Amino acid sequence: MRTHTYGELSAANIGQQVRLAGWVNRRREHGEHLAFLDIRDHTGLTQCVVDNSVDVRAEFVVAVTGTVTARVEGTVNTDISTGEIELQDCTIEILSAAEPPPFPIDERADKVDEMVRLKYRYLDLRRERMQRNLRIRSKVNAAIRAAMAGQDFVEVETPMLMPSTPEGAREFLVPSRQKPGSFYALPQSPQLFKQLLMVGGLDRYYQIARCLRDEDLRADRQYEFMQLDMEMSFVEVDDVLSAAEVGVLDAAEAVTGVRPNEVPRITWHDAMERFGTDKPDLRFGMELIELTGVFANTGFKAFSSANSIKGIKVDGGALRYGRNKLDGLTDEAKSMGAKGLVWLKVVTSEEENSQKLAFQSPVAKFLSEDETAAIISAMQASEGDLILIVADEWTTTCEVLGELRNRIGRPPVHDGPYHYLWVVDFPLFVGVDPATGRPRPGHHAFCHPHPEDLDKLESDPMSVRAWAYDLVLNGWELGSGSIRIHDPVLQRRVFSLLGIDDEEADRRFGFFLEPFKFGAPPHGGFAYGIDRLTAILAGESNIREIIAFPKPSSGIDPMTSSPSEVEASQLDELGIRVLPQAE
RNA sequence: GGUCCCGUAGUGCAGUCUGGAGUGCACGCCGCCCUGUCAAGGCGGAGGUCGCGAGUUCAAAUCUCGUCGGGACCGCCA
Repeated sequence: MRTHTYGELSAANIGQQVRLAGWVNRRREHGEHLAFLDIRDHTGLTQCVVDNSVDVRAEFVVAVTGTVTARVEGTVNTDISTGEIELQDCTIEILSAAEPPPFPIDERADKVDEMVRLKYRYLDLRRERMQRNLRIRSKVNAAIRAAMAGQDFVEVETPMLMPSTPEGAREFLVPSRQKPGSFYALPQSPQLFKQLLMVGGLDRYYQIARCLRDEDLRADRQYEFMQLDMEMSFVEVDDVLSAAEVGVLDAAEAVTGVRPNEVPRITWHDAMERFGTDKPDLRFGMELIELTGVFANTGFKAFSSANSIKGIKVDGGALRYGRNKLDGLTDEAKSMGAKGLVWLKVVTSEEENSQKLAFQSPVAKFLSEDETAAIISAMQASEGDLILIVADEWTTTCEVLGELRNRIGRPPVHDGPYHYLWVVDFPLFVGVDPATGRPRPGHHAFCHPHPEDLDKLESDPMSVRAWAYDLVLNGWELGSGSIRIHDPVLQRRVFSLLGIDDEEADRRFGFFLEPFKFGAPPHGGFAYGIDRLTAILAGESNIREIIAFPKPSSGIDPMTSSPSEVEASQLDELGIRVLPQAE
């Protein structure tokens, strides 16, 4: 049907008779016997010179037979790769007529209401941006597959229909026809199956797996998303991180042409101390500075009662942050659980002939001269800086300042440079279940405690680290994983801490635990979100832009109108009755 | 469930604060003109439930209340 694509033609083809096929991009009329047609395919576009009687307009699908000709002097277009040539003596064959599209098929559609783009996604996909994004995605997938296969990982598909496990994310349920009243669940992840593959002796498993979670949608979350899911036997943490890194870095190199440096590692505790979050964005500084010692003997009540005091410094922020903005930050801090937010503007002292720095702040009068000097020294502050201090429980202090740091300093996620980061040694338990009074697992109940902390499991469970780790890119969590418990005795100890006795464990996790009685290898794994990785590599801040057919945050697809009602007979067959909607 | 922002021709916008007739602007569309453009150009034309509903007013795109839709974020996402 075609001898060439539109983007590949150049002066080297001059004189050749070619046949091309594609969409009419634009038509320029110049009188009765001359018109220019820019015709486009996914590779680019070429100008065709035709008689004005040719009856086509934008988005018609045509086949063109013509002769590649050098453009006459003065008409070369240096803006496009095919600008030196054009097709003369064209015969246009209409393959499909087209109505005018609802929005322009070019970069102007970037500004079109996203619902309109999604309703006509097949038109949106014709645009260079979307073509590029989907091809980047394909490269990412290919690079990851090659990286995994190259490390002797075995690609195995796991079921989409699996038992419901109420822990974790809300599941999509699928009613059973053969067993009315019973349901499958769509996988939140292949977690259970990949561990059973290890028991099954696969040694190294991977899958580009579709995962489904019925939680509210966000810029970085869809109901359906793709994970590179992997699991390895006879490994320790380093083995998993090294193996996982290869795919991520290969994908990055395939897209950007630059191989990222080795991924640095930071412990969860250090991440919280320095950045106030378990997914630090390393593209900017503004690290949390420890100030607790400065106020050991303070008379300022807000600080004397707190066991963790930290601050961040906004360079030159004193002028940019007026009372309104500071009140906004204070409200933000309070909404996150802080008792308050202390702000200090660094100014030159008002004392005559003094070069000393001082604070302009509602609380300045509560701070001693020594404390003022110590803060300025610790924060390395200079005139015009803004200092924000939170004094609270350690977790609150870190989290609040981490959020303020992001809010004030964080660039859009896709702005370079890329900073990959492993966060390791997550706590085994995070917080307490208010219903049971028991610790809650930080990752999941099958996560292996750090061996050095095993003796504290019962005596001080909240201080126990886990063999769990996250991969972070520019402040986005790309993925997480852990070494799993393969020893039933240790598993029972962890369950016991969670308040799960043998009977309950058997009831909730029986089909998953029984295999471990038959000889489970030590194993661990990891999974990372391919949508998020692709979005950042493609320079997009929303994963919808790198998904062919995404859903808006309502979950309602404007193109297909799903979800939709079904025939009563379908419900009958499944034994399902729909309740009337509550008013 | 919550906070903030948005909704005006097919598309993108101005107008909304400070109420006064939708001749509003650009692109697109239709017709005519035009032999070297490349977001071609010129002339003309069609195209509107100002998201929807109530209220205030002599008068509402504009003010008020409600509602629907969309976006970002919080909750949620082991």
